[in-house]
Amino acid sequence: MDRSIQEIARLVGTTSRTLRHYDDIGLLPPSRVGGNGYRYYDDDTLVRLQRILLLRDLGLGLPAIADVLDREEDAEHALRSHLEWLHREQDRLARQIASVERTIDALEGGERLMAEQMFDGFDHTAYREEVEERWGKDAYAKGDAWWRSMSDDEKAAWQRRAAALGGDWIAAHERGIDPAGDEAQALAQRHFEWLRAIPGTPGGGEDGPTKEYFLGLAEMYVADERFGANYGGREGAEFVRDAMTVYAERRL
Amino acid sequence: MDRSIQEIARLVGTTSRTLRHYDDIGLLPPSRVGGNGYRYYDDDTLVRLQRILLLRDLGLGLPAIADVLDREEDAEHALRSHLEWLHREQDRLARQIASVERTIDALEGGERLMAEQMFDGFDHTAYREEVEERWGKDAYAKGDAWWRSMSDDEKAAWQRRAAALGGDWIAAHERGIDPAGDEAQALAQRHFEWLRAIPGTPGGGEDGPTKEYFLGLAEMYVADERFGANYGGREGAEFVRDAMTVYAERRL
DNA sequence: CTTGACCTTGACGCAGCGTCAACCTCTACC
DNA sequence: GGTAGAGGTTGACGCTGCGTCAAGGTCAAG
Repeated sequence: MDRSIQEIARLVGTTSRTLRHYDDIGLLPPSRVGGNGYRYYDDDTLVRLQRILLLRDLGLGLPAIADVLDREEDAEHALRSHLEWLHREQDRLARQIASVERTIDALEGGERLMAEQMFDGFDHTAYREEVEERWGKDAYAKGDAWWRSMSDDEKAAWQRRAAALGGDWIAAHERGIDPAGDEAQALAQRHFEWLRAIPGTPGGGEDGPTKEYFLGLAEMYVADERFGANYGGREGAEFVRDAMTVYAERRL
Repeated sequence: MDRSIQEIARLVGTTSRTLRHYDDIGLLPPSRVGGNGYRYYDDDTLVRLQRILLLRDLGLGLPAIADVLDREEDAEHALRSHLEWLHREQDRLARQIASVERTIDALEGGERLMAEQMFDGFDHTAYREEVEERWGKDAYAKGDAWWRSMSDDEKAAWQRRAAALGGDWIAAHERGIDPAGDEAQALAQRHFEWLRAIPGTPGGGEDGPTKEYFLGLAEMYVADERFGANYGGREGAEFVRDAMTVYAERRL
């Protein structure tokens, strides 16, 4: 009872191209091949095909399917590890959804991405990697833990402080003062003191941030618009960076 | 202020290969190309790169990113349609997970009616009165009709999904993570998505449950031990409630 | 014998780069 | 000024699972 490739395809709801592909990779050779090259399938191959499609619908890859079917590789085990995969994917998607929604909120909120994004954003920018790479794995973790450890009131206070500092930077920039001048340097000093309060910063605590960290941060303000937004956008951030750079060169 | 390709790559935590790819497809041409063919990048291109990577992390494809950046194609709109994508993907994954679990159960000869007891749809049994009292007569009726409309297989799948979610909550709690942290919040997100699938929930359907409903449910898990049992008892339920509360405050 | 449906074997395309390969270029040190 | 080593360049293949032509044989029916 051999059937042609099209018959089989229609029977199980797939295409002949797929069947030829499965033949090509050795997953499902036809039961017989005519002298003309035509592929023919009997009931056994049909059963095998149905198993293949079942596993495929579960999301398994073709090599994994081959393992399960051919080597009688414990199907349950294969499915369990596949299940972990699916769960991780789902979590990843959930996090992405959260990020996208947050970004949309920020977009429609415009300026509202101020302080909240300021630190929360650390999670999602590539700077996390940079922070970890440059100043060690625990630098990020410490900062993060510190932030999470605060009460809502403390967080709010911190954000107000950050907003005030940002506002003063913006005002200074708008007055067109010299980044290397006294006023701007006084702001840079405040910025330094402010950072000193974060336990996670490299060189944080009594001594305050290191020169490298301080300079890296300054660049970050320019490079990342979400940070830059705290200082009046691109040009404001450049002003802050310039002032911070001068400060770092003179004092750190 | 030009930097080499490697410097830029390290700065943002990617590879030079990626940058050359972005150049190839016209997504991010270098600001300058030396006579030797070397690519150099200035601050502006760095900013653009940051944006690219941000959008990429949100899951957008490179062409979509180009649209957003170049044609000033309304970023919010792009993100919203991307969000729909993500939701559909999540649903697909949820269904696959349910199928895989069902298959595993079938494999181990599982004839567990425990699942039936595990979660009989929360609008059932004794909750009828409370549901009606809080969210109106038809809330219960809708949920009930929805539940009855499902086939046995669908019911079983639903219960397994509930069981999986409960298991993940328990595992998360046992690992001692922060209810406000990313992982717990990702679970809360899943919980939200899961509820969204129930037509009877106030605010159910596209928008998902309302904040009030979500918070009320969270409290119910703690207050009623029959619910709490799904999340590892009293303490587990408190963990779930805390995470859900944080989620609701932040997102709903 | 012609027509049309069905079959065959290539081979490119897609998404986003990783990973050689073969070959310049710049910097530093002796 | 020679040499090593780090870093740069342009190809080009690989991966997943087929969709989609392209060019050309085969078979049943009229």
